[in-house]
Amino acid sequence: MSPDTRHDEALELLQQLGLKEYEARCLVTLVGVADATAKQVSDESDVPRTRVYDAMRVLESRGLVEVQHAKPQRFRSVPVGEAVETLRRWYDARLDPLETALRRLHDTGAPETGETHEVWSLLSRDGIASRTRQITEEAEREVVLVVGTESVLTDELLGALADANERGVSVVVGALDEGIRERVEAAAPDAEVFVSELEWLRGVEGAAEEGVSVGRLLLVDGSTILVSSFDPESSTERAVFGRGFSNGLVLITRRLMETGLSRGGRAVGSPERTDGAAHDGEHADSEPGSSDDPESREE
Amino acid sequence: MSPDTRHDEALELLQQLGLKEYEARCLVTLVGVADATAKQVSDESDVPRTRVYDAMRVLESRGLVEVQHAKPQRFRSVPVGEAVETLRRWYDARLDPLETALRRLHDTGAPETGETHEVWSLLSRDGIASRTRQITEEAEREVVLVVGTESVLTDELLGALADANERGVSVVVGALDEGIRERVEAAAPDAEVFVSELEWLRGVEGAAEEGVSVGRLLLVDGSTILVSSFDPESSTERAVFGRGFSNGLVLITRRLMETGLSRGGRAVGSPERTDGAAHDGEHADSEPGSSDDPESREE
DNA sequence: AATTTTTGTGATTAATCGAGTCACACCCCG
DNA sequence: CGGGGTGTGACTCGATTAATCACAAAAATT
Repeated sequence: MSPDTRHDEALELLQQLGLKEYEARCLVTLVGVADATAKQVSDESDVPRTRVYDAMRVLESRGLVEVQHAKPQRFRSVPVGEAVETLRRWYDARLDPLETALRRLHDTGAPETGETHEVWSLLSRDGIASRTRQITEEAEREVVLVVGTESVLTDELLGALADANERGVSVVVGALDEGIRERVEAAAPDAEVFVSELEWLRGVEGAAEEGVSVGRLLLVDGSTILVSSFDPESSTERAVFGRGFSNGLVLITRRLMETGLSRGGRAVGSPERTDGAAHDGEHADSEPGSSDDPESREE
Repeated sequence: MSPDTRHDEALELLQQLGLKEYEARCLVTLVGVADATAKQVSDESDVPRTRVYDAMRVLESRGLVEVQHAKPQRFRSVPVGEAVETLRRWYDARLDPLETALRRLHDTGAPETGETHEVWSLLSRDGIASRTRQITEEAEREVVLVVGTESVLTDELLGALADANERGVSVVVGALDEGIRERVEAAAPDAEVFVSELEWLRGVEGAAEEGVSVGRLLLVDGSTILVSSFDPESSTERAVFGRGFSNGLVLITRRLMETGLSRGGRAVGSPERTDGAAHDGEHADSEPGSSDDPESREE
């Protein structure tokens, strides 16, 4: 990575972290020089000299630069470690009280029964990863995961699989290539990993969108499902997930996976109940029947 | 704290963390209701209904809310803990690479010799606390701290004092009341704590500003000084600090502290050198002479 | 069936904020 | 006496946000 790229990367990151463009440019420049006047900073950073002063004031009040009040003012940045630490504290000082405030606002009403016909959609990479982890942690009997795009297989996800594995939950993973198999087996030794018989994954979605592929597909205890599509173009992952044995999305996904994954006499995702409660009729365990379930549509 | 206050606090924090006003309002509303349509959110949050959709899209892409794509769309927030965790990850994912990028940009030129005539100024609470810690950690012989405002005596600072104490550095603390004495002695048993003889602290600054008082005053090894003023009105702390035995600010501060703190035959902050190098003349150890050192002025 | 809400999209306006430029009054140096 | 560097403040322009409105389709009411 060229120093130029690093320069731009730092600029971008600082702006994402809430600094304005001028502030970011000034800070990056200062980090590289130990000590400078407004003009020097301006020349180096392309920030109009007259605006350097404003930016520096903000940076000073953020604890990121120090100012020498002399006839020609001089500016210098705080040591890098300290600057990053200051930023980190700044966020923590807001995240912690935020969590407290939100928890008190939270209406702890119905504790989310596991049986609904809803299908929810999520967009962000992080959000989907987070849900994946949560769902995996709730697994009591079985976790079936199909990895359609290698980039979904993060260390965090591998850890969640290993955890489930150690809890005695059976873990079945479908993968598109051997590399994935190796990583999964390294993390969760007792997992079963399938590599073949997954051709149906490619081109599953409406042929309209080109290049979009299955990102991940997670079925837990035959009753909770999460399916994501991955667009390599925009690096965007979009997921839908649903709970409940009779959830439409769960039904058709179970069908799909039974066709695609049940090898060696092993039926995957069979809907045996582990909890005693009989939520509703048994219309979920045999033929779904309806081929155009309104809740199974995405987008 | 009333629920109304918590509501506003959460709003404010979310916006500081980068959300737009509408996004923050929508999220806060969702946290309180488990499930809602655009109209319900709009009524509750004062966000124009037609804009709720936009806000929700952003929140979804941030991993903070989930959307049920049904005839009347329904929105719900991710569990609070997950939401905060998602935000935290978001920041960490930027802070870590930022630190790397900045370190590579950093020009490790002159390693900052201890002898300069510069006086630097800092503004933020965090920045000053950070510098205080750093300076204290560098102490080899003696740390003299005067606490003018109780709020500067954080646990972090007490910890730094205790560390120095255990390293064999002599710690002298001047305080305005007994409460401070007790806290310091609890943390650093070997520290000497003065409570009286500090009346000169009040009204030290130009009489122009009312209510502004001395925040902290730190002298390390007789050669590094940090002085801060604290404005209770705005809760703002502003500090200047300088290094070097012959630094103007160091000189006059040493004079001040000798007058104010040397009790029991103990001369505080005497400029004995601990390093062998003879940087410049010995004009620092007796009478400062010049009463109007240009580098000793703040603001 | 007729009427009224609700829903989702889009265009449009108004206000605010950030980026960028200019004019000025220094001050210091040769 | 210039000329370049310094610091402040006013100002323009453009993008982003907050806020309103018009509209068509779809429930829900009556």
